[in-house]
Amino acid sequence: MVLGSKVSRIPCLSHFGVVHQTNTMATLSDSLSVHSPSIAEPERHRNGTHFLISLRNLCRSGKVKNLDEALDLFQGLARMKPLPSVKDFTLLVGVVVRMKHYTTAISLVKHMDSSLGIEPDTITLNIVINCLCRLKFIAFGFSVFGNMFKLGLEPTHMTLTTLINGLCVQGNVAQALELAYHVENMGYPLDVYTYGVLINGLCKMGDTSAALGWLRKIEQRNWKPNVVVYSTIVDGFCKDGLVCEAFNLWLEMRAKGVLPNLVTYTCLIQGLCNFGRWKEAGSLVNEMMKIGMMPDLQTLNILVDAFCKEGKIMQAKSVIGFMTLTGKGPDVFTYNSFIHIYCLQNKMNEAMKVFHLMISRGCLPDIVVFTSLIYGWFKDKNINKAMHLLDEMGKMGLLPDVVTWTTLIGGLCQAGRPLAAKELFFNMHKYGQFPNLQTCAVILDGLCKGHLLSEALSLVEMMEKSNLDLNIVIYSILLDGMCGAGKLNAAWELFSSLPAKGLQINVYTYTIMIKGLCKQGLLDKAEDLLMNMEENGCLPNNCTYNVFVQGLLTKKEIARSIKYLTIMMDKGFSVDAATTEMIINYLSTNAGDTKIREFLFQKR
DNA sequence: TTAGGGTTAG
Repeated sequence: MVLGSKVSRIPCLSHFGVVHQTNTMATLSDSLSVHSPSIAEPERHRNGTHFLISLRNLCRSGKVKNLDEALDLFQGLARMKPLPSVKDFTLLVGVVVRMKHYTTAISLVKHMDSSLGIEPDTITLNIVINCLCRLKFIAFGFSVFGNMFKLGLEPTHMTLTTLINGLCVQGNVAQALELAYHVENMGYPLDVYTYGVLINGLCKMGDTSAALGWLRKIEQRNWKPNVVVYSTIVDGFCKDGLVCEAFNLWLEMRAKGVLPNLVTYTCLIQGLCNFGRWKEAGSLVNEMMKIGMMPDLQTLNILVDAFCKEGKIMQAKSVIGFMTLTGKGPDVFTYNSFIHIYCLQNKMNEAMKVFHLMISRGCLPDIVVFTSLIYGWFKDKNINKAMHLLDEMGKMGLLPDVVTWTTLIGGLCQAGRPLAAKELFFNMHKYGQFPNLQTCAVILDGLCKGHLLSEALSLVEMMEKSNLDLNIVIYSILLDGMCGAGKLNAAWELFSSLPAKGLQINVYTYTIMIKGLCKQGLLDKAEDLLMNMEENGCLPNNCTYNVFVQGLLTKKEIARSIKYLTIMMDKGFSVDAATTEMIINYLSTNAGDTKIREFLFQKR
């Protein structure tokens, strides 16, 4: 790729709409063309040395405050005569990368190379590869890797670790593992960091047990796993709901002399909060504060969000009090936690109050906040308000992402307009957004619930033909649609074929089929399935029992209803509103039936 | 290595 008269080492991103760099470069070039004030040579040399020393200190201590300051420093470097070494430039680019300004970092390297004549070294190109991978331009990352050889630069194991990480970030962990094996066979020694990257990739795809296996491999090689590796797996266990396993690993790391840091604590606190284990989460917060580790805004936001999701608004507000006291936050994450819960609770006035409050306090709403509100207004059946916010969002220069599109599609389905939703689904690509599995699930459910089963079936057929890896959620939705339309035989056939597709039938799928069988009056078959699911290691939940009891009550199978209501009580499950209503209805028309009366009023 | 928005059964 030719850039001026020199061969650029960085592939062009403009094909992919990454144009921000051009603007950055225009500003930079303009500023750089201004002549520096004339200083006598020895004086300039002294000033230059002083500038370089202070720049290195600033970069290494992490004290560069923002992107503007980093760009000013870059201009300072570019003005020096003679120009500083590539190492100083690279140090500064590294700072920009830590601020997550990946496109700008790439632009800076490009400018060093093509305008200043500073040739990148291996470390500079490692940084560029990392930026390209983070921006999901992994193919370009590999092409920079290829260029390294042409330039006579030897890639290091860090180059390879960066590429392995790039594959993981893209969700391509299998290829990342393959590359890691290949790299090792080629004689590049991997280290704890490479294994850490693979462990992170495995955790992100939900395979925490495989990640744990790689931790053991680190130990077998007599390397010492670091706090990042442990924290990654602790987080993985927490996200899988395996908080006990997370705690065991936490104990293990401490026993092995690796001290948990703020991230490790934060992961565990979130794991505990997600399962309502408030007391233990509180103890952990106290413990960390006792050892002088103050929770940061991210940790506090996790607490706020968890409290909001539990409906504990007062406690959430008290965390905000703590934030104000310590001068951290609230920020857009904090406000969104409140907005989201108010939207879920149909308290749209409250949600809008928070929305206006954040704006009045100078905190700009982002796409997540707008999407929460659009979801809330649709849920409140106020399409006009939802559309108005979509407009407002556009005026702020925020483009809807795939989540916003999914929300709009779901909203139209809820509003009884599944065909309009289908239009959006098939046209969103024109706006640069492509449906993902969750979008497909939403439209499919809308079509099924809108009694458009044949449309739903052809959509699934289309999805099967494409490269989408359909999951159990998609098939569960379709099964529910088929059962709802009375196509029980076809549903049963599909249900039976799911294991052969490599799909794990879950409690939703079983419950949907039990409901379908009950609807057709096939109570014995439904009961068999209920038994069967336990044998298959999938435990029925509150909903499963309610669905089955409702089936029994519809057929006036009172003795069997009582049997299953008793089982539910013993297991600590509650009778939901629909089941209760059916019992009351039965009692009002069968006042003479003493069995269910005795059951309801027995002393327990 | 850690945080917020969209999916399936009652």
